[in-house]
Amino acid sequence: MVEEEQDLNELMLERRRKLDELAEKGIAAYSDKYERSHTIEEVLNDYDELGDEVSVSLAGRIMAVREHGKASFADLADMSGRMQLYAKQNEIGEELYELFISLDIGDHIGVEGTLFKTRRGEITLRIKDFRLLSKSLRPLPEKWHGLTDVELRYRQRYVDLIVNPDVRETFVLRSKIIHSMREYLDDKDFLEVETPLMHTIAGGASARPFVTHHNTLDMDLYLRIAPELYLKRLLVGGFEKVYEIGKNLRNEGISTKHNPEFTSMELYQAYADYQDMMDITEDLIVTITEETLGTLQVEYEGEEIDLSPGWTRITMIDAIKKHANVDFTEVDDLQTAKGLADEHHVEYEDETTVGEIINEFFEEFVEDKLIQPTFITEYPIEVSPLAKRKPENKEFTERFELFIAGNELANAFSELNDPIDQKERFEKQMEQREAGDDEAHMMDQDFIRALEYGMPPAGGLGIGIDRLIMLLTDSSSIRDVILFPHMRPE
RNA sequence: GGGCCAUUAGCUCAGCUGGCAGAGCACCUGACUUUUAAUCAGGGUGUCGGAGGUUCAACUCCUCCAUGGCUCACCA
Repeated sequence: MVEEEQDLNELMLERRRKLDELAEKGIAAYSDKYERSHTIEEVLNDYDELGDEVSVSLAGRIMAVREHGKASFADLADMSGRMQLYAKQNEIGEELYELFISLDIGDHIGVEGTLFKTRRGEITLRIKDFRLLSKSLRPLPEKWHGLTDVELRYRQRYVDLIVNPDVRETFVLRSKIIHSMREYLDDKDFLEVETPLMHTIAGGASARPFVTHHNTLDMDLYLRIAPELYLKRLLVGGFEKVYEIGKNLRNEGISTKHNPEFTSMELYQAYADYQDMMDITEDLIVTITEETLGTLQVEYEGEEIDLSPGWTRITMIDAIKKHANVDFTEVDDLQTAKGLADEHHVEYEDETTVGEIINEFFEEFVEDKLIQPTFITEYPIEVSPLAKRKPENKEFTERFELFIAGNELANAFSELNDPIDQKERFEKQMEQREAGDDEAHMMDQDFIRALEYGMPPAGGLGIGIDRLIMLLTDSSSIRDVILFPHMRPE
């Protein structure tokens, strides 16, 4: 308690003094619900119909006070907008006027009055009565520069949202994008499902999981790194089109493109393949972009990105040929691959494979050049343990990833439905695990059992929703599209 | 994890070669009945991120630590 008192700076002490004053006068600082007749946006839009006679009531937060003798102005903000209030002492009485003058920036009030236009033409509410709804005890950041300290913005997102309108816009848009995605998938008869967040085996991606503990069962559980294996079990179960939108958790590095928890959309469609997934991916992103932004020309970090349909589709091998001028078409032995890697200063592990070296070349020379939407297809089998092989070339898979602005936005493949092949792939992954790769896949016996019952051929797709939202909101960091990004404790 | 940078009032930021801690906004007092980044007059509110060290003297120089940013590595 004593420590708390010492934490209060003068501005906060002043507000607590006002709180005491209110208590003495018997005025509630935190009062009950307030029935408003309009939002600010409605009042501003409908001013011509409402005129100067109709009484309206609003609720919101005081964002500025301009004291002006016996008549004063204030700005009120609600979720829909911001407008000016006008209070005149001889109209509302000395007592209420005193209270109006003593309002602080950040206080919530409910206010009733009529409308008029000021000399400068600003639609303003002439107060007849108002009530304090919630007293603010902490000063808000400066009205002009706002809050720019990145750390404070993330730690105290509530303040960021109050004072930075474009931050609020970003998250409204985020909600619209996800809504639009659901609508698209529901329209196409995909069934939205929910699968477990706590797994006994962490599968469906190559990533280190978080571990937690169940007390009653006295066992460790992994937080899911991907919903993939559960969604495919549903294909076995007879659901032909399913999707899930939700969080994945990965115990890995944090960067402008990685947050430990992130949101993905995964969908699976029976009797389809990765070509169908490419069509869906393109159509889905085009549709929700048009619906939420009203255009397919998107600016991201100064680059003009054209999302008009007909996105480039190119194999990984061809992309490497094009951007690095290295041809892996005929390369099928490790020695030749290593030689090429050495020649081009591409690093690789001692225990590597041709496929992994090809993947390294892609990441090193191609990825960040893919500014316009590009599907990279035919991934090496070694980096695709859950994807179906290409019939004509067993070393590559029917898989693609979508890149826009150098960012990986989607990953999809024809799902491997051969239980024997899948088991062998898991065993390969297990070997890598034992060799020290703790991101290699774990063996999932139940998943193999499910495949043994028969999973229809299917296309599967995962879209990184945070990254998609980054693109559509021109955000350079994933933290700008996650309301409460992970931070170390203060 | 490595490299670079940052941390000064509630917020946004100055602070030189080591010599009394500064501005704007916010806040307080007063004036002002259509202002709007209101204006005018007065008031500086601080553990200079933390701990050591060098020095007559440290916001300033050195070391370590913390947090954050960028970047490389790792990672989809």
